[in-house]
Amino acid sequence: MKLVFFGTADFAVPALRRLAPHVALVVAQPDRPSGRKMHVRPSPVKEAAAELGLACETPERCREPGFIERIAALEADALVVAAYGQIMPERLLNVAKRGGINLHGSLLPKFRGAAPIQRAILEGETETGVTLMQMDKGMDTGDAIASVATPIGRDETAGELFVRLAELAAQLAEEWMPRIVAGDYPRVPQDSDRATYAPKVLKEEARIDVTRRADREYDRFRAFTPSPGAYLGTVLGHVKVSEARWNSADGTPGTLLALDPVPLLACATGCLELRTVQPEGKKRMSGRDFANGARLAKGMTLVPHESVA
RNA sequence: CGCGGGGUGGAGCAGUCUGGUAGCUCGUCGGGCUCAUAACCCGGAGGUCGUAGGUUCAAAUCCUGCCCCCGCAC
Repeated sequence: MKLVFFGTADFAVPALRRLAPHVALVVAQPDRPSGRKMHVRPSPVKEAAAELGLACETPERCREPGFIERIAALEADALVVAAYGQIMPERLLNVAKRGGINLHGSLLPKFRGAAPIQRAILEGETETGVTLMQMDKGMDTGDAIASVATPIGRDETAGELFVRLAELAAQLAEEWMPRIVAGDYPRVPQDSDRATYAPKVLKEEARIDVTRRADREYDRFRAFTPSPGAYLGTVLGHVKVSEARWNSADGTPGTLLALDPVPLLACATGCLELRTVQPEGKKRMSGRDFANGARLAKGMTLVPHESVA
């Protein structure tokens, strides 16, 4: 079995590790300057490839003919793709005997697109999963080969779910790739009528809206934790919420119902326990420390919602 | 040189502009009150104010270099 592995983000790493013995080449997105000093940091997949002693290419555009020719020359059995981040043209998929096999973080046809895991939590889903599929030219529209479902925990965050799904995806890939390469596998067309889309999340979506139900905003908190981080537009500037819980206590939206032992921020119905928080420019701290240092008072409006900036 | 905030007892902060007694909330230790408590009262311990120099009678505070942490943007 000879595979070419396309991936960039953390989600792909467990699968890469499991398939490593069969991987002839790893392809990842180019390292881009990022972070405070705009330093170049290797992507998780590139780093893992180095650790595993695998060759790694990082083409600026995977659709370039020269690159496609090089992949074709490898005469691979299949291209395994997970969280790669670039659209792969049919011409590229076709250079491997079994084409492109994608690991997607949802139960297709639901949540096609870039952010299936975050969207599933944001929508309040109680179950999701991973789908192994035959890639075609569409966006996550190819035939399903296998999938595995898993419940979403009531307090589970996207970060936690990411880790679990990445592991499930790795297991699925390890189990199925030999059969796929052998040509012995089912292909079930997706029911496009039931398809939903999970576009990349926008920063603004991570802002908690105290005028909505607390249970819905708790979903938002979970969907954007730890990355990019759900935040509150408070009277003291943006405050990222790192750890929270839903609580049934009611009050005027945006006000603090209590401070001890943990600040309770009222929403439209119910409230959020602000367990760990990170004000702009500060380190993460317990909600209690935040209350102490910022001199919060019970009953005050922490998150104004009429004149939000 | 992308923009910006910050390093002050164990934690989170104020004090810096307008140099001159180390402050607040919490924790901790001891004592008290209470059927009881994350409550309340009393008392105590604990700080080379990131670091190296400079200015000054005097520096957390003014000047200069360096180290470290963080938010935004990417």
